[in-house]
Amino acid sequence: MLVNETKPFRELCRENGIAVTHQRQVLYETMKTMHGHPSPEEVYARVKKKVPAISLATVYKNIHIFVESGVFREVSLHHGSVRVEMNGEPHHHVVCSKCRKITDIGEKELGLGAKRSRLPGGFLVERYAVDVIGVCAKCQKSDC
Amino acid sequence: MLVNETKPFRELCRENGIAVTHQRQVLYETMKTMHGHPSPEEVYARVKKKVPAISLATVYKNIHIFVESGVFREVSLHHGSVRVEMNGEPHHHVVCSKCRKITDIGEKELGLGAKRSRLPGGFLVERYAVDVIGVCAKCQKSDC
DNA sequence: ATTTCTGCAAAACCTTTGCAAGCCG
DNA sequence: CGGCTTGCAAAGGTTTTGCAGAAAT
Repeated sequence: MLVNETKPFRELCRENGIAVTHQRQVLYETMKTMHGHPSPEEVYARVKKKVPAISLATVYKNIHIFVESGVFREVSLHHGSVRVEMNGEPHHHVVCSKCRKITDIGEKELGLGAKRSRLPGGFLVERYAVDVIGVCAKCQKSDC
Repeated sequence: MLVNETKPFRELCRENGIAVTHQRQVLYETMKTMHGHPSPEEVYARVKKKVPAISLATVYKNIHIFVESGVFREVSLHHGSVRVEMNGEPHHHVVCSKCRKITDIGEKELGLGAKRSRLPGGFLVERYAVDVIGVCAKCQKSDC
């Protein structure tokens, strides 16, 4: 195997203007093999098997870089703390991916299709929480 | 005013088997007047104006009780830590409201209606994050 | 009289940050 | 070299917990 198997990662780093470090690469390769919705701790545990000296801080820093670069994505945008819903009307949310502000939007405006009360596998549906993710008008103008 | 204005809250407590305490009541009334998606700290700051001696722990404990009772709802189910998405295919999520497990579901299975790339107000839509919230088959059988 | 609840303080998490040493380009 | 990155340790923010005293039923 003399072929440079790391080429895609090197390109990816070049495109995003970040250095190709050993930790970064192993982290990337490891994450690519994972499934589901791992937490930073879970990623850390996995990477540690290959790079025992890696630190959790490095994992966090690189996950951020990957998410910012669009290489990976957060399952849902988190807001630092729990948020309580004050709007009693049926509605969904519009969330800015830059400033993370949450704004309500009526059900009708979203025009969702048919809803099912049960999913294959027996999952009992209580409600649909739809987050429309994008950039709010304010953030389109400024750098937030 | 001799009318018992607190009756609805007393009933609500009776229905949920919780005691009617002064802190609980003021917390409830205060939250009812709030808008948007406040954090526990924001709720705490508001309630403190009426009950200066209240503790943040009490606010947390009661928000949990309210959410469990269905009096208030979380904007989105949080999972303790950030979760990274490993599924590259377009999909949404099914989230159990009891165990909070996240499962992927394909776009087609959800049958979403027409999508817009812009919302009134200039919000630029990047993607729709749909969480189907309910109880998974496992949790319907056990108490988790 | 019990049971539940509160406030406090400490602990438990999760995540970020500062910085010196090391690696990359 | 010069800048970015790492690892460590400390700090920061959020949430939970244990417990004694107080309040509710």
